[in-house]
Amino acid sequence: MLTERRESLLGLVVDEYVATALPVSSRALVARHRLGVSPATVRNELAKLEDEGYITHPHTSAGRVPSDRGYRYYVEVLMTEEPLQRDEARTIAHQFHQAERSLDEWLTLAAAVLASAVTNAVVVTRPRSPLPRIRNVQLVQLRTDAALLVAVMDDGAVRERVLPLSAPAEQAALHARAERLGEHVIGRAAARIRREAETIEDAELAAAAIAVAELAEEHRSWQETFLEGLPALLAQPEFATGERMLDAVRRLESYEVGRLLQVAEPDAVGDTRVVIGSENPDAEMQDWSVVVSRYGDDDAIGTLAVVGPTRMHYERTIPRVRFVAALMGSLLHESRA
Amino acid sequence: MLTERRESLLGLVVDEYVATALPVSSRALVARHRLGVSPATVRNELAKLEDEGYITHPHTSAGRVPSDRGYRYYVEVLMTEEPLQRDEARTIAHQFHQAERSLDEWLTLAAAVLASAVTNAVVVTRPRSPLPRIRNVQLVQLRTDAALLVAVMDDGAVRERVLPLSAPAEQAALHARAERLGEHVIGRAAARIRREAETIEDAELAAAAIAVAELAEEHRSWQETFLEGLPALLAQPEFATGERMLDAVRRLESYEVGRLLQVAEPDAVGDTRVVIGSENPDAEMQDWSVVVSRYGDDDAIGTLAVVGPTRMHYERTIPRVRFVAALMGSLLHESRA
DNA sequence: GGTTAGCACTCTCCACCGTCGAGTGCCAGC
DNA sequence: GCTGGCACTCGACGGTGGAGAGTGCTAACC
Repeated sequence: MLTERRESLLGLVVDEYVATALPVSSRALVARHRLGVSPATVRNELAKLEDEGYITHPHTSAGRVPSDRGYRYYVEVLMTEEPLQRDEARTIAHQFHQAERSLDEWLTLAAAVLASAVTNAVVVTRPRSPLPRIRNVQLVQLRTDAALLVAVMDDGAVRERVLPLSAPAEQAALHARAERLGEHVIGRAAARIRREAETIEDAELAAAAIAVAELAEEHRSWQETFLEGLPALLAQPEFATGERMLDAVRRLESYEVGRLLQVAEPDAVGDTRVVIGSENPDAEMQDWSVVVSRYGDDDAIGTLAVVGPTRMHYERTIPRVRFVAALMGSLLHESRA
Repeated sequence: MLTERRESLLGLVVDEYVATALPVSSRALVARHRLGVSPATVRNELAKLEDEGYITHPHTSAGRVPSDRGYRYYVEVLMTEEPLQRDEARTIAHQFHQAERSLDEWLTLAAAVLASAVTNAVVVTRPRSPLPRIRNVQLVQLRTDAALLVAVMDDGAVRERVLPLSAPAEQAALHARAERLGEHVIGRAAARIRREAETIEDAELAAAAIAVAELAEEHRSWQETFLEGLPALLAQPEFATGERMLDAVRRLESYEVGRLLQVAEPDAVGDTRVVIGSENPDAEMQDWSVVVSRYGDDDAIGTLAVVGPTRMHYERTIPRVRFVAALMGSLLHESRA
């Protein structure tokens, strides 16, 4: 248990370090915050905080730096979230409406907007259902020997594939065929469709059903995440040297926020979690913090995350992630309503 | 006009500098290539080459570095392209087949494969027609009060949009409506559809036609380019300091190869062009080279480009860009054939 | 007991300096 | 035209030393 004074000092150390990226000295704390005590006293307190693991020391004659534990305490107990100003919220909402209708554009836009609001990188995944069911299928005439199979999933995804035709067919015939296909696939998920396809006698229809199943499974294989705000992140002092920066780029290229959510308890949509440094199960992410949120509804859930150094402005970041996630959720809902 | 010996020396300087990123000294040239003359002689020749602008000098006591003009001469006259080894070609072709059917996945995969083959960044744009015409439209039932409008363009793009319905409609009725809509839009480009829409009496049909026109125009607004190979690029010695690296990231985030193609004469598909340093009209790209190619066919043309420092392995890069562009073209054709 | 001034100690940062080595450019001689 | 020799220039490197920033400790004070 921390004394009140130590708590408040820890808070000041975090605030100061987050703002400046420089180790915080006892003198600086006294000078900037009229604490009513001398630097020596502050030093004693900081030493205790260090004993208890909340802060560290890069080297003897350096100031204090928060440890992961210190940040955790800060996030859990000390911090008061900094709400969005009315015009900040308005600006973000406004930028969202710049998007055209494409889902991917929305996603990258959302990521970019959030990234610039928190000056860190943002990773976002497409909203999807764990086991999407087919909502509708249609066949569109393409040429005489091929049609386009279009499948609409219940998570809103629309996927298509060219389907060869054994014999030329008019659009009307294709429509009828899609109708029959629908009887076998609508309302079902991929696995069930595959099973059912085996019972279909018409070989061409069975092939189409298999194709639908494949479309339903497609999202797994294909890259689902968008990354934005790389320059904002890399401009931070922790990546000042070429070596560290290159490292950061490599790491982010392959980072999957999805894993984070699996490691922890599945959260309710709207909940926002913070993973600080060594709390991250990924060994390569020990210097990073991630603020994750889910967005969407029952049909489709996506992930939105800010990624940056542990020295992160949690007070600002957390409410902004929450805000954007909520905004995305409602826009997503609206677009499908 | 360069003497034969100067030419060959220029070639050696380029090769050496490209390989090592270190200014090339007269002694190194003699030591490594049994030139039959002494370093002093080479120095005289290099001085002449410098007078004529083919190479430069970072400072008095440094070796020689090719200038943009030197690279240009090298690319135009000196270099012999390094053809792909059989197994290299096979590996690349094989990697291509890893892709699922999604076009975007193909594109990023192609970019990544090429990037790793030439250890530089690669930018690729979606194939598209300058003025796509509608090949087919279809309406898919979504809910009772909304249908999904699916439009297939002649460049292979499939775009969809949710269309509100004034009154509930069965799939059969939607099919009939799509048929009528098709009479107004198939084979036409956006502008013509807009004009024609004004003459349609049925307001709901007219609205649908407008929506089709908007879909046809959609590609302009939404980001069309994919970037891969960033880490490979940034690992190059020219970006060793954090400052330069950050600069490079910022620059690439916003770089549009498309502009390059507009500046120069429009090339035939399959042609590969090289833009070296100051030849680039973009003032911020004076230290970069770009090897661009187009791929596709009459229906849809895309751009594929390697981007890197002027110190680029042109001998390897150019044939590899050409190869991948050709491969993409044929796969694209195949997928729509 | 908590607080404080004072001071020794540690460590980083930076500027300075001299040396070394790598290259060139030029000249005189072959 | 080629070459060896040599003076000259410049960057890279390593060591040194001082300045500055901080801490930790101790002894005194309230």
